[in-house]
Amino acid sequence: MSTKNKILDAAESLFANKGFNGTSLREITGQADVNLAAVNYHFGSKKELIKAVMSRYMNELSPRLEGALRQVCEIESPSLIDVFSAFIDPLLSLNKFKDNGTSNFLQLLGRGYTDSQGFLRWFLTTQYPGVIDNFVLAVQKSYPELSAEEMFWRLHFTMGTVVFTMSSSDALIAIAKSDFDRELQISDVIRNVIPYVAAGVGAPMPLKR
Amino acid sequence: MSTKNKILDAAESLFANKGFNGTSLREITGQADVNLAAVNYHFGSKKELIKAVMSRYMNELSPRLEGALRQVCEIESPSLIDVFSAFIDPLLSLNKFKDNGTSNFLQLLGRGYTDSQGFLRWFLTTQYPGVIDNFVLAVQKSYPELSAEEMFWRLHFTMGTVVFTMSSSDALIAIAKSDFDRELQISDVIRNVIPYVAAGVGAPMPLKR
DNA sequence: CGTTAGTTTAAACGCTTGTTTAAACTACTT
DNA sequence: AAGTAGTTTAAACAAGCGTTTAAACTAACG
Repeated sequence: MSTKNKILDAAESLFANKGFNGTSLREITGQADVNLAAVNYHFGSKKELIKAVMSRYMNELSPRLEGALRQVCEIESPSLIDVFSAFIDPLLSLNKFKDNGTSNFLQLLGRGYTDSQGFLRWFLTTQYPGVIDNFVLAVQKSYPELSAEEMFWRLHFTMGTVVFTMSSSDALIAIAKSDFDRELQISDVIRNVIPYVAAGVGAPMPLKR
Repeated sequence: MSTKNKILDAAESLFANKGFNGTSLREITGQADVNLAAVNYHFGSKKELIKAVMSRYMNELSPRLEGALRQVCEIESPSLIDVFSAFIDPLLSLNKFKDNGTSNFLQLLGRGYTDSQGFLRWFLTTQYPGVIDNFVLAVQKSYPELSAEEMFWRLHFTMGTVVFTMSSSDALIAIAKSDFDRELQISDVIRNVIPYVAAGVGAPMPLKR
């Protein structure tokens, strides 16, 4: 395994578990069994390393996700459950791509929205706009009465639900184990959240005041 | 204004905007116009300062919130909209208690769940269990078919929606202004999120697989 | 074999972090 | 007026941070 990949792997799991700010380059290179200076040699800086970790996943995920969402748009009259279920397979495919891939990626996404004052949010929305566009199209097709303004709000609420849930999914899984004696996986968390966000986005249009 | 309160005020706004890890004691004491050592003298450590910032809000909020939720339980058959609407007044009352209080508090709550590996979650759930208990009771009364396990998940999803939305409420309000020419307040955001979370929590129980 | 480009290494850099120290200052009591 | 408890202050502390340097190593090519 190349030094570059050893760094990426170690950085990924540490970033996911402790956040970007909370993880030092010395922890990363220590876990990767690699010299400290290797990060700056191969990636230039810590910030570029963060981007590289995210890009590795996004390049794998975004074509699959766009494809799945386009497929939903071809259904006669898709439900919102259909729309959100389109995320399942692409997300779970990250587990074949890498051990704990799905979980790590979703946690990283959550970190990216709260750590680092949103520079990662900017990076993702500008580098991978196709995902969002196809998602909006799919929601419009399954709930045409939803106004653009209401859509805007509900998609942000949904983003919040998913990102927040996934960034603390480890803790949630642990609680589910101790309180309900359930051995859950990240895939169970994904399946659990779908009815919730589908119902939220599908809520009736509120009456104008 | 006492040194202690100057520190609390500065820490609160910096923590809300940059996170706990992302804010140094020197930034705090600088903004508070107070000597660096004053933090350790008055609070003992940075960790204790974080707790103190949160406690100041929780002590103000939790009795009002518990009262409002208990009132909901006395309604004949409360809707989930009733339950979540019970949060509006207590949360907005934080704005009278302190400038930007509502917004700061909700952002801090979000930080507490992602920064610092969840020690703040532990702190809040153990120190202020009454809020959660009354909230669960109210939801149970308005949706008795919801199992305890499903309730656990949906309440966490709701927490995510609210916390994430509020922590980025400034950005959302700005976008609503530029895209839809709407002049919104934090109270409008709160009212906007209520139908979403009410529908999410009220989603039909999924079929067992 | 010698050269060269690419990579790894140990050490140090300058800077920031949270915390501690001991002296200075303040205000109230005896 | 002297003493004392509480508070504020400047300075230093040890530790950790991201980054840089220059020397050592590796492997392939002419």
